[in-house]
Amino acid sequence: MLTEKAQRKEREYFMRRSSILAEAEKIFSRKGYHDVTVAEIAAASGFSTGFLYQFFEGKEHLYTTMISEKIDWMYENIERQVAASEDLMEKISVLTEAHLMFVEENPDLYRIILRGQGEALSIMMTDIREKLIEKYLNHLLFIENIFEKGIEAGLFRNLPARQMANLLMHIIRAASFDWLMMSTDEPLVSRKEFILDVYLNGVKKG
Amino acid sequence: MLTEKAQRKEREYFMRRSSILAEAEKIFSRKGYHDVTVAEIAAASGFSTGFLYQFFEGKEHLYTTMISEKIDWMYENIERQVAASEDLMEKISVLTEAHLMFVEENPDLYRIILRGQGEALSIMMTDIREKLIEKYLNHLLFIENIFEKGIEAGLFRNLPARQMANLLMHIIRAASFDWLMMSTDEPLVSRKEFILDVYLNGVKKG
Amino acid sequence: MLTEKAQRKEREYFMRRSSILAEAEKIFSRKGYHDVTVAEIAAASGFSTGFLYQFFEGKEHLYTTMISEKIDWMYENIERQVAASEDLMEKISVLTEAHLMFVEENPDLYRIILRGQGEALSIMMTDIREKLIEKYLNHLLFIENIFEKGIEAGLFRNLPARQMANLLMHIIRAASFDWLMMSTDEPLVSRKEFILDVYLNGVKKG
Amino acid sequence: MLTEKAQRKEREYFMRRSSILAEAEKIFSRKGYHDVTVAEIAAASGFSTGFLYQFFEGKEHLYTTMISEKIDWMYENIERQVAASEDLMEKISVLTEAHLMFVEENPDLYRIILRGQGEALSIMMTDIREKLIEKYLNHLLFIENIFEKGIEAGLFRNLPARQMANLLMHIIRAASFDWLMMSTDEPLVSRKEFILDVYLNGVKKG
DNA sequence: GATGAATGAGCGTTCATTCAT
DNA sequence: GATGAATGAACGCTCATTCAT
Repeated sequence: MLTEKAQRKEREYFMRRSSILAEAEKIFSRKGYHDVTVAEIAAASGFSTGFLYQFFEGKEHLYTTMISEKIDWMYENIERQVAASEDLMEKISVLTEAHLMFVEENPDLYRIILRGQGEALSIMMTDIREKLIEKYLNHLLFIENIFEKGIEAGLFRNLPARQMANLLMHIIRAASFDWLMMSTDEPLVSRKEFILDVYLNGVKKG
Repeated sequence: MLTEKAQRKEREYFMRRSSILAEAEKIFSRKGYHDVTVAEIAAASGFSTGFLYQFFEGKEHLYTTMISEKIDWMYENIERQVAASEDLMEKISVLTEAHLMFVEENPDLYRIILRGQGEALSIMMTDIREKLIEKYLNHLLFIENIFEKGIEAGLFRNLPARQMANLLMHIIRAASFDWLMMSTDEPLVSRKEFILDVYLNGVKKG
Repeated sequence: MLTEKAQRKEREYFMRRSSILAEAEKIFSRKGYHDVTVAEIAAASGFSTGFLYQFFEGKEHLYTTMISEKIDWMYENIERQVAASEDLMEKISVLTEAHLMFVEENPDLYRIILRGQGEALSIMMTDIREKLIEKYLNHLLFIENIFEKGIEAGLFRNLPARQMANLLMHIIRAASFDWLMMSTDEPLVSRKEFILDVYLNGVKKG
Repeated sequence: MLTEKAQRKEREYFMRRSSILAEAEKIFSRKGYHDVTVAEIAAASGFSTGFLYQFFEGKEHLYTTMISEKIDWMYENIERQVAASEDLMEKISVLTEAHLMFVEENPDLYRIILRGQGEALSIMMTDIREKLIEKYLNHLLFIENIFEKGIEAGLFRNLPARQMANLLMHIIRAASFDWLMMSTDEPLVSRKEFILDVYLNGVKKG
């Protein structure tokens, strides 16, 4: 009885928290951090300003929490898909496609993630900065493992696995950045072939 | 007489404008956009706040102008060095090295440029957004030409030159981002070999 | 049956009210009025915030009620002790000692009382202001009587009894204020001798 | 030339500062500290809110500065008058009259001073608390000296001078408090005779 | 009865911008 | 031309109070 009520409460709490984060995501993605007011997010979430403070310590906490959780979600999403495939070369392909698909399906979110990474270059904001670095390094480790096995298996050249992983990541990110910036019609995933072709075979002839 | 006086005036105007932009660069690079006050920049420039409005429409205009001009300066710098070399393959090498050197020598400035590009993802800020895109496309065209000639010359595979250029750019930018973010000791230029190796030859064995 | 239940209810009501007032006293004495939140008092009392509004109209009402009742309690306490003594001169002595003892035993409470009296100087706050004045005038009347009898009995000079009473009160209060403000080690009651000596005999020689 | 302009500036600065303090005095005396808004003081002073921050660090600073400066002014005022008289017994009389006159002429101000002293009982507000204590102790020292000389001269009984001074102070303050609280018609100064009579000769007959 | 979730008015403070001098 | 004094809109956050359960 009591447990049931408490469960309902908790469920409600997390649903509300989620819907605030979802609205925040939309608004932050449109206007950046500083041009957004707490009142704006509250109104969009259908709550009073004061109520937001039941869920987050303040505007900055809301922002960093959102970015942090969404990045987790993105990496988990991608890693799950990659893990589902067996073949090493296919893993690379799935990784690329999953990432590009994610961007295509969550353009607003990815915009904030990219912006957040840019902001993390500020000397201030050390909190989010270190969190983001840590998360990224974890994801990198995941990919690094693939390359290490690929090198052992003779699939890849014997280059530093960490750097190979990092480079692939950045190429994917760069393609995503371009796509968001240019607002073209063609789907982002259509870049996959080119990206992988160059990444795997290089541009040099012969 | 009048012309001479007018010329002196104009010279003075641009010197002042430059020194404001130079101070703004230092301060913005340290603290981002929103944590900087106009008064701060004015004081550092040795002018009154009101006087800054003779040169720029406002804080945002000053910021975007600065980023815009600095990006011009960077691209000109790089393109000049590339143009000085004759061999196509060497041009690619010089392009990479010049860009990395620029970052290494102007880390604060490059930080703002990257941040500015991130901010330009906001759906608002269409002004700076379009300026930056245009500048980037110009630079891209410059590189594209190299690849086109390289393809004709049989140096590169027959891939879309525009995309080849774009990818190289992003790889370089990514390496720079990493270097700024991680604050490592090793010089950024030392990444050049790896970047070009992978870019030219790919990661796939055989 | 009904009466008994009603009585129990009433008893419970007053017990709860008292315990809220007791907690409020502790908290207000530590932090003043404005730095205390209703939630704080509710938590300390073991009730919900909403429940407090069953007993008091609001935060201000709770505060003024508390001060008001505590002053009643103090005056009753003192007057009871004074009434127990027969001799007029001894009554004055007991009055002084009882007041000083009260302060020494309830420093936090007395702090609020003094603070409340200061606040009552605001032109607003007419409610508490008039209550406090009335209470004080009642106590004054009680002391006035002693002096009137003392004058009749030839113990005191023929001065206005009301003013004599008032002056004694203020001297006691002043000594208490000093003692609270300076946080000295020596007991407040040790001031009694000096106070009464000067009050009764004056400072002028001969 | 330059000096003249600077002087005018400085004069203007202090005139404005004074007029802000004067308005603040009126408003704070009516409503206490917490019920007053900065906007209110600004409006009454004829300035914008932001402009007040050119003179004071914030609301609290404005408040404590005002109290602090006004107390200084009061003590200086009183001490000057006392110093002007030669005879020791007359000094006591002048001291009493000057203090009572001051209250009568500056009732609003004195209200705040009394309230401020009450607030200083809060465990917080240590800043103003210590300032006020120090100022009071200085004034006390000034009066103490009179009594010490008076004792040497055989005018006063051989009681602790510090305590004699303190007691007189408190009696004067108490009379002032009463007068402000009761809002009577009769002038406060008319209490002087009674106060001094009792203080000097005591209430005991014979 | 009792709760505590939800509200939203209200405040101190900052700072880009203007304009009288 | 140059100044910097003066403005006032705007924002994050708190907390007394209410009311659905």
